[in-house]
Amino acid sequence: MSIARKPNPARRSEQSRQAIFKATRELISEVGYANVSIEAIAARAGAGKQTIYRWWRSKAAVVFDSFLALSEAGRQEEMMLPDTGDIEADLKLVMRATVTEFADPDFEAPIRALNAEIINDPDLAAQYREKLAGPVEEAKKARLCSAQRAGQIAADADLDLVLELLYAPLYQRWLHRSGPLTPEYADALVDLTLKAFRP
Amino acid sequence: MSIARKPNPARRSEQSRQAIFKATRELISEVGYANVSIEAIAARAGAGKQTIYRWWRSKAAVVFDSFLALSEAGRQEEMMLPDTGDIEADLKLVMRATVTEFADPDFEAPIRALNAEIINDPDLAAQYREKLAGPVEEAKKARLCSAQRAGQIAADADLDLVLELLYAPLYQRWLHRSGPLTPEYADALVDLTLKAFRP
Amino acid sequence: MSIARKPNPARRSEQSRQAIFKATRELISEVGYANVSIEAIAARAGAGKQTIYRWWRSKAAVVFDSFLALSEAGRQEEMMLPDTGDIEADLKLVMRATVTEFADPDFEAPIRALNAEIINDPDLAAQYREKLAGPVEEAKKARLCSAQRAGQIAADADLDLVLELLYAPLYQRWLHRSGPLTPEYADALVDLTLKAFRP
Amino acid sequence: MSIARKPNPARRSEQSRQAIFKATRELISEVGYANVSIEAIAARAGAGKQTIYRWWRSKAAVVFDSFLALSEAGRQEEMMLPDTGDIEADLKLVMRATVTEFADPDFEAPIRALNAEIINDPDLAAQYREKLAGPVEEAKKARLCSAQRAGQIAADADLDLVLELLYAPLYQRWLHRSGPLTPEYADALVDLTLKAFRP
DNA sequence: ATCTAACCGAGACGGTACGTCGCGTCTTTTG
DNA sequence: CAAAAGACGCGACGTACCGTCTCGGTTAGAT
Repeated sequence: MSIARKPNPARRSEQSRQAIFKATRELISEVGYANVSIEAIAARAGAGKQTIYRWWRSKAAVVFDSFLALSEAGRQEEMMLPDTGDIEADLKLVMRATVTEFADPDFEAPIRALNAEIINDPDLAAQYREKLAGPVEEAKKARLCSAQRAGQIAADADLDLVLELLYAPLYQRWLHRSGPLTPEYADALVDLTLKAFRP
Repeated sequence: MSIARKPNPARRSEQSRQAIFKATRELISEVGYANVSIEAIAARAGAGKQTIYRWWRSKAAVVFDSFLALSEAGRQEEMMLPDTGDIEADLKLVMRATVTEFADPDFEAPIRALNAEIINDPDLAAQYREKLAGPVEEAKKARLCSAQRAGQIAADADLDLVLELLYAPLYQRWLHRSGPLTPEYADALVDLTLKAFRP
Repeated sequence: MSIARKPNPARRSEQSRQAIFKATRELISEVGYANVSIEAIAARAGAGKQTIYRWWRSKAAVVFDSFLALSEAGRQEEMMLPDTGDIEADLKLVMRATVTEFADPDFEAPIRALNAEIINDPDLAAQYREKLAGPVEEAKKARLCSAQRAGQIAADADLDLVLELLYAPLYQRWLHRSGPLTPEYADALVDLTLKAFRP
Repeated sequence: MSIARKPNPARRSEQSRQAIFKATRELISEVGYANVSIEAIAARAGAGKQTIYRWWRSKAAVVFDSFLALSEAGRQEEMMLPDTGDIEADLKLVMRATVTEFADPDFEAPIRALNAEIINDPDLAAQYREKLAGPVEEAKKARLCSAQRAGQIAADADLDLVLELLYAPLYQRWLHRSGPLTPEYADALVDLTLKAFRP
């Protein structure tokens, strides 16, 4: 019998939205995801708490959108990976870049927090795959497809599986801190994966 | 100025400890990790909150030890994996078992929660690797070593890397819910990994 | 660095306020002042603890206001003492009434508690004098002033001092339980005081 | 059916007792009566908590005994008040001394605390009258008795009442902070009381 | 041009849990 | 066996946030 009050997005204040995103990002980098409260976000953004509760389900959702807004702002037309014709070299380049990125302490905290939330929140996981991981994976698969056509990867290879073999060990090692992330490690993963999917 | 009061473990009440473990496990399966409070654990265990704070750093630590106590209680002498001489068959058996295990909703919640905490808590991660993951990994590496001696795996293969290639994709797919966990998927990972590490 | 958050009295919930007063009075008479906790008051009143901490400095302050609310509710237009023209008779009447009042066990506990708090809390003492004792003392002084004009008390007598001589021995004897409080004792105090201040 | 375990006072450690007294007095002057805990006393005295609970009923009892020990230590053979033959002068001297004493901030806190406890604790009140107030009152009454014999005070005067008239206003004014304590005030009380009890 | 419905900031509210303090009891170890 | 040491169950503390709920004040779109 509940009268589902549904706010009208047309009337939404873009100014508040941006202020909330900004406050959220600042607070996360200042005190860490776990110590960020909705109260603090609202106070910092000069927004009422209700304005947050009206538009987001949870703190995780606010945080997610805050980062999404950032990444969308900086998004180039299309995500494109290098294609020199040499899949091994191209992949190693990309994987080494990922390794470097993961070493940046500024990215560390929010990405870890995001991953932790995703594990327990299916909705958030779906959004993550659709909005953040999806586009990047598409670009990677495009490059792999090109390699497939060039006969460098088995024609019947499942490209999702290729990506998992390449990246899952890397992510796991980073998330669990179970070993060092070196360029050599990246190279080894590329070599092994290509060997596994050799035609 | 703080005087670091350090409790004397010799005087610790084993009865309270066990009651806390039991209460923790029950509460987690009843209301889920996120909804378990230290207050509730203490109440259910008939213990004072201070008794928990005296011996554990955080809720995550209590939960971890609760499961650790369980696993140690049920631990067989030595962890041993089947060794029929056929590494492919043996690995597929084990991986399919893992897939089945992950489908059990009773294990799902606590394992997800544990993984989420591990991501953000280096201490907990270290303990996890040492106390829980470690013994299992040793057993798996023992089996892989046997296969290595039998010439089924390259002699120079890094066995940690073999395990990562085998399991990381599986774990990631499960944690991110990014795809179905089927026996065929398990088989495919074994096949690919063995191919990648073929002598 | 603390940001002194100051609540806005205009938005205060009168309903909560009254419920807290009621709960406080009930609890005091049920378990005694010392055994009343703010936690219990909040629970009984169906209020959050913060609602109490937001508006009162201490348990003593809540209790004080609770009684103040009572006394204000029951306050007759103006406090008036009998004036038959015979100051001695009038004072004896009033003092004997006080003696009787002090014998009532229902009033005993809270009044003792209030006096104990007042001793250690200057703010509370000031409030007590202003809100509770003040009006009563004014009425008494008015009657004494009338006696002064009638030449029954020295014209230069300090009326505050008269009241102290009359009441302080009575209060002290009651608070310290250092002797019986009888009508004769009341009469004696009146006689002595009048003699001391005879013109 | 409780087996009332009664400790044997003969075996009591005098060293602990003194250490507890010393710690109690120090803590009271450092943090104030209300903020002194039995835990803190035990810790400071290097005593076990049980040692305190074995020998005292309450914090108030420990504090009381601590001060009692002090006053007994410094007690001169017999308490004697000056007797110049002029009761008015002698009383004014003593009352002015009391006024001065009450102005000393070092004595203020503990005496206020003691009075607050006495109001709510009949046992403590009895002990106070017997051990602390008693001897002093006896001395004062001895002086008044001498004045009575000299015809300066009515022969049928109740000396307890004389003392109440003299001191109760002073104590009340101090405890309630309801007015200034000046030498003139002391003198006025003496004058009024002597007038009230003039033969 | 003026309603009027909605969002907005602000923040009080009933709650839950936090992590700490101290109580009074109990147990273990030391002299 | 008293005493020191201190762990224990317990209750309350005062604080931080939760998510809900008014309040006025502003700001649109519909009248």
